[in-house]
Amino acid sequence: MKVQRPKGTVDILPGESGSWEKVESIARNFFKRANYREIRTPSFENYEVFSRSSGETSDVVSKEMYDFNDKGGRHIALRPEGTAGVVRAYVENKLYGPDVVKPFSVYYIDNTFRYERPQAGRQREFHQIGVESFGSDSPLADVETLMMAHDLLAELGVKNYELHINSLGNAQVREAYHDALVNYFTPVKDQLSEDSQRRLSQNPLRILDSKDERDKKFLPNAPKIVDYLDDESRKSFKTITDMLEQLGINYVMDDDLVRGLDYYTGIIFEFMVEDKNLWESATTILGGGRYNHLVEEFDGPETPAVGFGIGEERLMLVLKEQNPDLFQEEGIDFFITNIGAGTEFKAVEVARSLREQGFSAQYDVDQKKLKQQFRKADRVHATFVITLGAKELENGVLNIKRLSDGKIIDLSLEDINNMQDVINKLED
RNA sequence: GCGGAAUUGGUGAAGUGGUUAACACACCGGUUUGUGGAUCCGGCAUGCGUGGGUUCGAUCCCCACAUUCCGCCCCA
Repeated sequence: MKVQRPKGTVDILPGESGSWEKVESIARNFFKRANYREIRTPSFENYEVFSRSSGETSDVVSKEMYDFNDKGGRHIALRPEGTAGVVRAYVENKLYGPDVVKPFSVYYIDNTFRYERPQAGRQREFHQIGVESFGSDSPLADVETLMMAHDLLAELGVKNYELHINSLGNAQVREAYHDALVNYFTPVKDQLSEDSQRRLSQNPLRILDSKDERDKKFLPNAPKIVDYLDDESRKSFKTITDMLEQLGINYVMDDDLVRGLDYYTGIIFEFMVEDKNLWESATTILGGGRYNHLVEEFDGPETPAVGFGIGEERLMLVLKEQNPDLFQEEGIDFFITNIGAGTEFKAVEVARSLREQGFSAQYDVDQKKLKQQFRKADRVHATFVITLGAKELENGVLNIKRLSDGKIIDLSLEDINNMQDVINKLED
């Protein structure tokens, strides 16, 4: 049978999985220091969990959802984003209860699915690293989220990104602004691009970031969301941006920034990276915002919340260019070669002992010629080679060689039990 | 979902309507089964994405499909 992976999926092979491990462990460690704990939710949910939260007319729901009916006739969807499932779990497990410390803050590293045409940095199965924090409407919670996003990218080694922020305000603001946009664009509808004519009825906000020249000429005079913000949103937004400045976090006010999901209220933001080697135009690697009504939408109590998600594949593409250290192949500490009758089992024992001492060690299960064993040691980037020869072993002697410069010293069998001392001796 | 390009071994690739598909790297074996990264010698695609068709004959022409990449839509 000829086999092939499904379109839009990738195998992360051992040559690369180490880099993923490093990135994820940096993230986990980072979240731990901020006291965000991990949450793991199902890869699939009932279809409505996503359709209701993201919005029926959003692209994610209307054309990118990976959904199917299971054998019990349930309408299931693979998660297209991380937030909805976490909110569902928050409500279902009554994490809003008084015995849970607020804010309730979690992170996740999950696979995620969208049915789309694949491109570089866009797959049908991909991974998101995200955080969500429930229970606080304070601007400090927004700042916390933004600061974490910024500092995590910095710690990972992402360099040339730009933080774009905007505020969508509460539901009434969005509605008023929505109407203002419709009123503004409807008289000139015939002059808009086909895409924007469609957007006008489905999601007029999206017209704002159109790349079509026919639409662009109407944008400068289009209504601005800031003019529709209520006092409270305005004040909160100001507090947030003031703090960002004091924290030394650069940002760009972006009136045209709209996010693809309907559930956002208040601040929204994206970290965009521009790199001509990777993408024609600036690409978002991290996006997020405040969503104060999603918990209610799932029949939970009124609970403000804020979070962000990082596209891990895109992050990896950027890091490969900007922090190549993360992608260096790691070798092993010891390779044990052996030659002569009765030495092969000793090699097994020595490897076991070294591993117990915390070193990485390998021996040649194929028992090739000594020369081949050395070649293999090179290929696995061993730092040291220990050689067990039949003649020497009779006298309890063996030797160790440092591959970088060929330095060799003799050891006794007992030295194996304390290799750190041997290494120190070699370094002298 | 729409438009475009690509698809030859483990990798980078050359190539032609007709007997053995170039070259390079990598890999494997040998070069005194006891010490690697060098040299030299040898091996390494019955096969040119998959399935059809045209032809005496196709990797090379035609069609369909698949996958990848690029742009659009949208997004991570």
